[in-house]
Amino acid sequence: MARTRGRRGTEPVVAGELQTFKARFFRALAHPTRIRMLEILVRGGRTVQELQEALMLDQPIVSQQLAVLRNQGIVSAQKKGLAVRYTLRDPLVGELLELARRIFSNHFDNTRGLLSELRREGRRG
Amino acid sequence: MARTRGRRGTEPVVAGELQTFKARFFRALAHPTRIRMLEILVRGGRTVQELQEALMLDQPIVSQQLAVLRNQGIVSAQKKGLAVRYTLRDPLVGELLELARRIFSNHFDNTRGLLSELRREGRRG
DNA sequence: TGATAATATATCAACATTACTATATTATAG
DNA sequence: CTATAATATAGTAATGTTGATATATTATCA
Repeated sequence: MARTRGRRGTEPVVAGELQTFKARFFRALAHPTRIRMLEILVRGGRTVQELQEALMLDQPIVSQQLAVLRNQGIVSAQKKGLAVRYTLRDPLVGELLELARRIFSNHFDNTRGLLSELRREGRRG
Repeated sequence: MARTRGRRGTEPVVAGELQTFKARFFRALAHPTRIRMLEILVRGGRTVQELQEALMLDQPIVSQQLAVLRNQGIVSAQKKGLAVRYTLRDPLVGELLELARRIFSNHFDNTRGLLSELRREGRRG
């Protein structure tokens, strides 16, 4: 028995604080919409409206997902009049996404049509 | 109204297949125990028992978390008699964790004692 | 001031994840 | 075969996440 009894739920008792932070960071990336957002923001800041149009999503959804990224310090928000412009806080996040892309590319290396889509993504910047 | 009505739940309707795969990958990393496992596996394959001892967790927990990583193709399992040895499928996952570490290092750059822990991690291999 | 535009947040139901326990599977040894 | 060891999985209750809707906040303009 290596852990406290009588517990339930989703977050471990032990497992260093640091890994918990890392896990929260990855969890913030763990959503298709947020990944799409980041892939756009890598190319430069965008207002909520611009993201909303690019993603074809309702406004509250966009704000909610941006809030997740904001709470993890992945993006930051600057008010510009009525609009709010979001930007990546660290360009390394872009590298992270690119590295993840390479991992998929390896993994799916001869699987389905997903490969061709990955390749296409790789060619454009 | 940019999306189908009458839906509920957790996965978006639109958002390309590819981003969904990427999200699943990140979700597999999004747990403190699994991160600790990967940080060990980066240094070489381990049996379930070895991981269990290193992490001080009950056996079913270890197997469950390994199953999550296995289902995403992040690790693979080889039977060796009674034991099962798990290994990283792609060394790039190690690079991904290291890149994530650098992002935290930037982010927490003058925050709490977490920073010193990150620095220490960075020094050893 | 009031009206409007852009964004944010609260609430809630559907669904997903998790730790725990008990049990199943698989392989080896006797 | 039976017993045992190592690992995997099923079931379940607690908790977390999400999309939709409604409403709140904030800034601009008339």
